[in-house]
Amino acid sequence: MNKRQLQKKRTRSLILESAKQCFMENGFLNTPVSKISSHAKIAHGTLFAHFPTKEALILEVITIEMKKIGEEIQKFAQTSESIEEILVHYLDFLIEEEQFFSVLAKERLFYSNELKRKLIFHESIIRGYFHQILEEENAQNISHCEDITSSLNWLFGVINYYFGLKESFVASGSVISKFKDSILSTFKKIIL
Amino acid sequence: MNKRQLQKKRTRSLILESAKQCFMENGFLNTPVSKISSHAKIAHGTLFAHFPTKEALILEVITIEMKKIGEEIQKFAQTSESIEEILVHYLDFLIEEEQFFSVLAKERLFYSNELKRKLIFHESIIRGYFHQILEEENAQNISHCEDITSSLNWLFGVINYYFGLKESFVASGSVISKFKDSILSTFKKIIL
Amino acid sequence: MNKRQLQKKRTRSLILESAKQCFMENGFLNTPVSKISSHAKIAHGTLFAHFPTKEALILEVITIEMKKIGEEIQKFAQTSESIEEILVHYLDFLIEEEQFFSVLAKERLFYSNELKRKLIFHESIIRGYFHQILEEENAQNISHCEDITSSLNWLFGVINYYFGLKESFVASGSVISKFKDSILSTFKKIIL
Amino acid sequence: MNKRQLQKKRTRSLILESAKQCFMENGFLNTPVSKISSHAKIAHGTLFAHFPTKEALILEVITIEMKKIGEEIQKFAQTSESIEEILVHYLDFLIEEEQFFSVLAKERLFYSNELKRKLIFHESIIRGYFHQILEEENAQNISHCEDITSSLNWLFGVINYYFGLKESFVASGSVISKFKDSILSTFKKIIL
DNA sequence: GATGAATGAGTTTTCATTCAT
DNA sequence: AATGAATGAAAACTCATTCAT
Repeated sequence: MNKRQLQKKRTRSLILESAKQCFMENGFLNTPVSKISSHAKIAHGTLFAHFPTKEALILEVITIEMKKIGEEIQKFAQTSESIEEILVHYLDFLIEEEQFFSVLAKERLFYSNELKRKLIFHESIIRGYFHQILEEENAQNISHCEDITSSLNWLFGVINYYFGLKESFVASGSVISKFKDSILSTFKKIIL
Repeated sequence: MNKRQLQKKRTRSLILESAKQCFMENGFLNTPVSKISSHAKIAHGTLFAHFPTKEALILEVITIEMKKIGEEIQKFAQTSESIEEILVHYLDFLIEEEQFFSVLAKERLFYSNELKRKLIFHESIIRGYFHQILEEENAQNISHCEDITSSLNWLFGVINYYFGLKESFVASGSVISKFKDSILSTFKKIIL
Repeated sequence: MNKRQLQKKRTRSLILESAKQCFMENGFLNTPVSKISSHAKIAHGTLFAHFPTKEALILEVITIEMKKIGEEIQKFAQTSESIEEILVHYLDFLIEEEQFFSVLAKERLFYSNELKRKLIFHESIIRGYFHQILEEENAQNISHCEDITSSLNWLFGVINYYFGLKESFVASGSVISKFKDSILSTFKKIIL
Repeated sequence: MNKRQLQKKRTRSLILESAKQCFMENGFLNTPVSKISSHAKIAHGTLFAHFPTKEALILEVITIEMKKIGEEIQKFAQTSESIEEILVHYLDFLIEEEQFFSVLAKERLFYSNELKRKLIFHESIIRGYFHQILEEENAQNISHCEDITSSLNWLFGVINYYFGLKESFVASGSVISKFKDSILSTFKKIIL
């Protein structure tokens, strides 16, 4: 990669980082692109040279995060851990990136259908791993979850609920961390 | 109440009804106040004579709906019904007003902290009824729910989840209706 | 009409006048709406309260001018004047408003189809008067114009040509004035 | 010419061809230079290495076309044909390149004075040929055109008029083709 | 109390041009 | 000579809120 391509990549990364920062602080909708460009110390137009629309930028930021979490889960899923262990890892990852996912939970439902669809696609990959493991555990009689899809709706439902109302549940720090044990034990009740 | 006060009250009601209609169609954020006032066939400024800000109007619309549902629940709670029966009633009410609550679920988390806080306050009243009944059933050994608050988070979590992704779950008609049985049976697992 | 309606009408007129001024100076496309509003000493948004889009404003400005000229022609057409006299009046009117029609001739073809269509509609009214008189003169054997439509295309063609290249033909003053006699005599050749 | 100069010339031609293509499709103003460069498969900046501004490029594209038509006319003019024959050739040439000239007619008047002036210069060469032949025919008593310049204004006027309103006159195909006979016969009336 | 005209800050996107590589 | 990333001014339109009537 020559100097130029390198520089371009660096600018792109810079934009993505700045965008993530700004989004976490003010949300997707309340962040004007001008704030992102000034935060990244680049020209306004430069941002649009890298991302055709604001929505494309948002999508990319989200995609990166979702991919990261997807890979994380996959890694653990391959080492044939139990559903509980996987869930622990998943929650730990969310705790690390809680600021981001909390914003995402708050605004995801509000955006364009295009974005919502892609978001659901990324989520479905993660759900897939849980689904698969749950099926296996069912087969091995470790769990007895009749309606896996429905059970996962409950799981993602609470997580979103906690994220969305984060500020009501904790003054500072992580909500997921606070309710981690509760989430684990209740989910066990559901799937057993 | 004199004629003037009566007129004022009537206008206020008119605004609130129109607002609810418009919000259900286009969401809170995507409804300009001008649309509400034209729908109510009143002057633009009149709306601000009744509600200082758009947010105040939103809050009032939501409050009314929450109160209605609160009263509904209270009525059933007083007739000493079981938690399951109460939940059935609650879900039935939501099904009736699903359009509204679905919009609310999508956008509630996006608004100002002020609004969010008041929203939570109203929700907590409803939660209160569930909490109380659950405590009683615990006392009577009907249920064995160790962490009631947490359990209710799961319940409200899924409901919000279904509302928020309504369009992904059903092409038309009610999501809650579709998942009612599943919600009931899973909630039983959680509280037993 | 009460004070308010009067004020509104005044503002509207103010915008239309300012717009015409600005358009004449810089053309339709090169005039930002912000320039019009500042020229009219009103807020930017006020303009959009009166005209939903810039194009609607342009259309209105043009419509007014076309109507004026249409009425002018009609007035003379009704007094059963000859085609030559009517044409003289038409050209005189154009001379008076030459700055405006010169800009119009330059940019009319460039705009949206919507606008172009409406422009053609207005023009067709004016053409209609000429057409009618020419038919009558044909009937009376005063003129012998076989293809009236085509002849009018030539007439409007030169006029547009002179307007469009105004600056090339005259350093200052009116082009139409300069070529008036020539236009009249050549048109006679065409229709006889 | 060394290799480098040759390459440069080739790139220049490539740009000019691409530009003409793009301009014909979308007009001068609505064609971003980026579209031209991507169409020519060269870098954005390369274009500016050949033409200092977009306007310079436009001018060059137009100049080439005007020269072509100028040479065409000259060729016929030299074989001492009649004005009618020359005009037929001219119209035939326009029919061939109607797409281009139609765009030109629509937008030429809109551009900078600089461009307009140069355009007029090129046009005047073409006019020159017509002028000359008309003078000769006058001398030979074949035509009796008192004001040649003015007559040519009418001629170029209608042609521009037809080009500009092409879409109003024909659904598809050539306008000039449609009105060719009418143009010829009327022009004869003017010059006789 | 009701009206509705006026406000103006705020937002996304485009694109000709520059210049370091 | 060619490249293409970066620039930033410009432009149309929205809408919650105000205030004179």
